[in-house]
Amino acid sequence: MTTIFDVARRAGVSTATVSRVLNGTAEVTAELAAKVRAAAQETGYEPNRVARRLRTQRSSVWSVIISDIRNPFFTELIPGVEEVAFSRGNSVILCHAGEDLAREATYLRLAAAEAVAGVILSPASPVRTDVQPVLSRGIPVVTVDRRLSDVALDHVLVDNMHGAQQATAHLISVGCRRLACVCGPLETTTGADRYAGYQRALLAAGRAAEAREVEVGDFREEGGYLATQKLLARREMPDGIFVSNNMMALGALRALDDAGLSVPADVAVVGFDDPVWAPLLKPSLTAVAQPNYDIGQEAARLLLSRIEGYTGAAREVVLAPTLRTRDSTRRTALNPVKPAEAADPVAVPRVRGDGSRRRAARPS
Amino acid sequence: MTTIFDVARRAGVSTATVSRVLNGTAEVTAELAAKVRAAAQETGYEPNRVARRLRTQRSSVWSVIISDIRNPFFTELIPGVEEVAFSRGNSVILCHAGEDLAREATYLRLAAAEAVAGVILSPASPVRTDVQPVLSRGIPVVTVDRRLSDVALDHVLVDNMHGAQQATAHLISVGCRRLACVCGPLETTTGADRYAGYQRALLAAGRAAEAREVEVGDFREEGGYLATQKLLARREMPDGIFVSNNMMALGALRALDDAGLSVPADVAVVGFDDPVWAPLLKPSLTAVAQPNYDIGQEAARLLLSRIEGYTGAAREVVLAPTLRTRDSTRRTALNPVKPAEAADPVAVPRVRGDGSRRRAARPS
DNA sequence: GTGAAAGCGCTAACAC
DNA sequence: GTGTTAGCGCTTTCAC
Repeated sequence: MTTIFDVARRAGVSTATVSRVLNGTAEVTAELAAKVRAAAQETGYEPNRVARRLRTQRSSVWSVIISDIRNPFFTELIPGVEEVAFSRGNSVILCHAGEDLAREATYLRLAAAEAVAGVILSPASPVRTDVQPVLSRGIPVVTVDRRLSDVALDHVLVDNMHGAQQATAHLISVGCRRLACVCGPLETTTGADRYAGYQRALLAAGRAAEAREVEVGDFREEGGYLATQKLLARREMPDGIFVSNNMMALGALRALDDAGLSVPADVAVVGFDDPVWAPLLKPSLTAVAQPNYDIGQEAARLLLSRIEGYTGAAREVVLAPTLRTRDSTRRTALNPVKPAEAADPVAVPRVRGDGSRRRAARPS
Repeated sequence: MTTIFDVARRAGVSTATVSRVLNGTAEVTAELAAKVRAAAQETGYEPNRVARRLRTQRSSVWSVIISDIRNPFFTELIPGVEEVAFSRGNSVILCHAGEDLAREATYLRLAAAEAVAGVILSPASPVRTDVQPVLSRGIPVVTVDRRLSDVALDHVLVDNMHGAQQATAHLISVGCRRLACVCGPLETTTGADRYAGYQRALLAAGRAAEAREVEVGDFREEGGYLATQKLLARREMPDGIFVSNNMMALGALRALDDAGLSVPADVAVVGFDDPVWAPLLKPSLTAVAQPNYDIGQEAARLLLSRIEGYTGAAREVVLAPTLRTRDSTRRTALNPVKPAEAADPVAVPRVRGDGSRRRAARPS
């Protein structure tokens, strides 16, 4: 393995000069510079980053710690992060915590011990996730999707409440008379916010009773299935269901299918998150789409500004979700929409996200 | 930031003793050891891995470089790798090359420069991917899914040819009279092997003409969509399509839907790879399932043996794929199966993989 | 503009 | 069993 010393000797200069040439940190005579470059080329010299980092205490590696690598929501925001990181010569490494606090802690410690430049994190828990090991080394952290409750950090998320509200209003507008909700764990900010949006839409419509029609799932297929079965067993069966994420929506459709109910004729369904396969289900699934790529990009921008020295108060970037109406809420002549409520103002764009957003500084 | 020196001073010992206690590299009097541990605890000491690695030239981080993070095939093998890595106290970091040779090269150089313990790689190209920077530093590399042609490395893959052959034979057995194939890039070994399996099944059935009915896609949804459109525009439209991976299968279904064709009545479809959503599509998708978790596990075992010093010839582990027949190839009375071809001998297990495999030493 | 030399935090000889 | 010390490969003062 060739070191900076080998290159220096070959070029007949000091190691300091080699470093200066290769990093462009100071002016060096053209002649010497050429010699150094030639020597580096000939020896196939590749600087040892470990040594460099030990010396400079800096690195160009970003760490992204995600909670579930099998969830398309997370994997689709990665390219957004990468675009921003690569444009500034950084690399991105992914760590998979698998919704496991111990593993998440391991990766946070790793990020600290490895002195990465910054961390983008989707925390496994709003309270039990401990980012201190990272912050105490001066490494900035940006959270995505889920918020941390004890520490004020830059954060990017979608307006979950508004998205859920839109989805619920859509169910009302297509004429559903008895709504219900399959929501996610209420300890998670996403689960709670989406449920709040559901309630809000119903209260606005003066339908407080339905606002309490809810079953809690676990954000997975099986949880959605069971929750939906419970809803169907109730005294008054719902004719419209808002499901709080994509995997649970799959479970809901399966439960309805098993019960011999037709979607949307008997029960209309809206999901949250819009994975590639949503349009391919039969019926295709109406869903609230999140601009995943943009979420990754915004998180990366916030992180970059911190790495470059910004020290202001914690910022929150909220991106707008988009309702995509499809067949699972398209009422037919069999089950007609009431005239007064027929107008559905929501567009059905196929673009990735509309980019509209607002920024708000929050006290740290 | 507290260093080993702070801990040593607080415990009233030398840094060497602190290191010995914390790493268990030598016997230390119980009394001193207790003092050291207390001091480490109180100061919240966390060893600096960068310094340690510079000194020892060793690390406990494994790097997994995957070509497409949005492809479930790759994301599902990760947990298999993690299980083996974690059981030995290692961490796993993921690098997303995005099918881009330049980015892949960056991550390979990063792995080398960071002196990771080992690399698991799904190469973007069998010839243009250059693993020398890594190998020359003595870091072992195991390839998964795709093979490298110029260098003999430990390798794990599924029997792609056999899987494709099974899938094609199945299409023949349900009575398809005009087959076609949406295959992946033929420069990739998976693309080529699966196409070869498709051809082989047709040649065995004496149907050489159809063996040439092929459109090349890019292993992504859009590529599958476009390739399928081209197949449909041909003089003789196919009534059965073998699609070489899961993302392209989604595109194929979308193209068929757009063309107003019914699956399987007009066209039967078989995919390769069996993601969670395959059974939930309407119609549910017949597919060749790979034992993804096992692939990751086997790759990790091979890597581990190399890290622990094994220096024998390159090994290849081949795992058996499983055909799972579902509705996308289930012919109805409308489009009946010919009596002579009705028997479909293929089992439909729901297990992850049957674990059958063969190992072969290849010359290095 | 260039070189000598110190030192980032750690481990591993080597003395004692 | 424990401390002293010499580096791992690099960057960066500080002299010249």
